[in-house]
Amino acid sequence: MKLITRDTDYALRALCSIAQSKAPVTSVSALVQELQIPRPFLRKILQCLNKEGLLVSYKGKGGGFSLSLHPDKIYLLDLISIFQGDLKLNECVFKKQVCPNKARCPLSKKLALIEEQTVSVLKDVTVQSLVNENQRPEYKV
Amino acid sequence: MKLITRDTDYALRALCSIAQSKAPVTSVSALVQELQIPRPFLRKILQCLNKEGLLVSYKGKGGGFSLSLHPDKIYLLDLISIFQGDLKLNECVFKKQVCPNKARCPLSKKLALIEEQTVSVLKDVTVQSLVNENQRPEYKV
DNA sequence: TGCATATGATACCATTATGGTATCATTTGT
DNA sequence: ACAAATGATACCATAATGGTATCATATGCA
Repeated sequence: MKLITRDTDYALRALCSIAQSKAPVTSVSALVQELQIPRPFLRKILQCLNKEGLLVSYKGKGGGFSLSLHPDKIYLLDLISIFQGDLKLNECVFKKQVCPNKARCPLSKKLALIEEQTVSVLKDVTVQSLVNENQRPEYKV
Repeated sequence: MKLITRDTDYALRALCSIAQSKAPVTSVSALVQELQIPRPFLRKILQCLNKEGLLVSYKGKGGGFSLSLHPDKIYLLDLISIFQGDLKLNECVFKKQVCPNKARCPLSKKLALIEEQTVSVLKDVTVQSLVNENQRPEYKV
């Protein structure tokens, strides 16, 4: 049961790497070298982040990507939402139909609680918060 | 992202149904009727629960299943463990290898916390606790 | 101008997990 | 003996995951 899938994780790593880079743009090649992620897969992920407005891309020689938001504003929960869809733990297996087993329903309350707690723990995980651990000065406000 | 998959859910429903039944044994047919679960799939699930020691089975005419534990001792977490494997939310995508990105690791602490909270919420969900909602007297101690 | 170097778009693909089916063997009550 | 039940096991369809491959397009620079 994965809370965070591989593409979300790769996206997060890439964003952190770009955030930490001194260069104005970071190429896929640089990221592949640093993160050891399969190149075409990473490209797909970055293109997606670009479409979603988290990255700005520069084509052509010397091109690459840069963050379009401050790392403080790039939330893991948004990445999860982009790559995995909304975090929903409490969907009954009888979606459209009426659930035939009322006895089970108290479970949905528990699941809602778990979902709530999970979001609450994840909500302040940002690129910034992960990059901070390495004490890089660039983004100190 | 499903915390509880269909087989776990079906198993739980079936166990609750058996727990609530007045008869000494409950047949697959009876369960199928009540729960509207595809018969062969339910059979597979029940056979599994039998192997795992949660159900006792009786072959032949008039046969079926009965609980081998008090509903108080049948935990949802055990069902999850049986059908979905151990609840593990915090596995790094770089399993065998050394994780190349130390910056991400603070995440694993958060995931561990989420896992802990999740287990803590689920740990007292038993068949009994779900059946209780219907105020059936059979299992009042 | 032309070419190498970058991303954009898109289609395809392999593996695994999920959610089942199908079939035959075995046991047991009548 | 036979019907009614489970046991065991193999198979299968669909979707999600984790990618590849390819061609189009933009751009810096000699």
